[in-house]
Amino acid sequence: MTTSPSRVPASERRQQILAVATDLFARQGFHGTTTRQIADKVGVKEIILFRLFPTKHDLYWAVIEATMQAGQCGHNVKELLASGMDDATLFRTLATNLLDRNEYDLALTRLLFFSALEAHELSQRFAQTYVAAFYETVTNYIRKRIRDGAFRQVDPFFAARAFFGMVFQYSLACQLFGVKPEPKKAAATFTDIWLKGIQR
Amino acid sequence: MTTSPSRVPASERRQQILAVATDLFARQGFHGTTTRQIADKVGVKEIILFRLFPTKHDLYWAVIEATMQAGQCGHNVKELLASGMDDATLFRTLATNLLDRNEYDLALTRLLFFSALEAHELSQRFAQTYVAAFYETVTNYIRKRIRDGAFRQVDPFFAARAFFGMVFQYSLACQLFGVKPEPKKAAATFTDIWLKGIQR
DNA sequence: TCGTCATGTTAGTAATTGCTTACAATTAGG
DNA sequence: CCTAATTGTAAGCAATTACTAACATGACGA
Repeated sequence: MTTSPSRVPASERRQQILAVATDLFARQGFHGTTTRQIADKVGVKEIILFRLFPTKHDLYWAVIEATMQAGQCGHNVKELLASGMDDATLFRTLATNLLDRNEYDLALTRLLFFSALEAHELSQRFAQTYVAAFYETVTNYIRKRIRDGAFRQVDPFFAARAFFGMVFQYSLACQLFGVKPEPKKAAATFTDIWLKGIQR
Repeated sequence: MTTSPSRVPASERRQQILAVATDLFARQGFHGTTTRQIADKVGVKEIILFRLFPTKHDLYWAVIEATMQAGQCGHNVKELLASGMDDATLFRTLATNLLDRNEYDLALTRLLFFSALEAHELSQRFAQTYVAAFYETVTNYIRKRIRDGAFRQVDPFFAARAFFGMVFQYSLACQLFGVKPEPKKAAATFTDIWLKGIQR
């Protein structure tokens, strides 16, 4: 990707630039990444970058939107919840899915936190659409299980937050603060505690 | 603080600069903050800043170290754990303390995440001393309660992570992603679920 | 009173920033 | 084959960056 393979159609260059920019923005943040650095890594002059994305901010937003759409974490949640597994297997699987994240989801996490810290408006929009939808799905499942008599009378939304709070905070600790990852043990223990906490 | 009250002794200027720099670094990160911006807000020329802190990085490290020492979150944890309260009150109090954070702790959180994302070494060191010590204290308490027969046989370290994961992730959601804070309800629900999850 | 030193200002530095102008080479299509 | 649009390069813009040199001014002890 550092070499310059002469002429490339605009659409393909767009993809190349987006890929490189995603990587750099995720690792270094908006202010920590220069347009020259991106161009160099693509193997191209800056002007080409600016012809496809008029400003650095435009490129950043394009990166965030593309990453948001490509992120798969929480993609198959609805199917899992509808699959009829027992609760222990179900939530252990949900936790494991969150802990065994692919590269793209890791980049998404970093982008999201940078975005939130740097107070770009997109991060709030993201939280209030993608994440809210995710929690709503899980909340509905928990509500149903309460009606079934399987779970106790707890606030289903806070119960959902409780579960994914445990898991996601652990994931963050591994990614950002160098905690040794033990995804299997974490998923098992968290699910065990949480389930015994809300079952009758 | 924007006015310049003529002559001020170095020690006091240091404090002024640290205060302003903490605020700006916490809000904008290292790369997003300029030395001129800090100097302007103190009401002083940049050279004064550079006489007290030879480089921008030196200033940043001074800010992080000062904030780490000043941060009070988890300060009185040992006393709380030794106070002999019943577990419900105890953990609800711990959660409430984490959720009702003062300004300094909020700045600490932001600094810590910026630091982790920007891969400054200090964040790892922080996590592996300060946070690890915090978790060890709680872990020991849980281990004792297991020996007492009050708690089930669960990994005490992961149990501690589970509890503060729920709480801290909720705190993050409120701070960074615009979730409406309901600290009382959150503390009560999380404690309820977690305790029922690990009690016999 | 005078010298000294800490504290301040003015006015810079060289390098880097996001972004642009002017122009050359390559491709596509009638 | 010729024109026109597309894709590239070379060079550099003005503004900003972290950081500095040279010099003023105040306070304070001897």
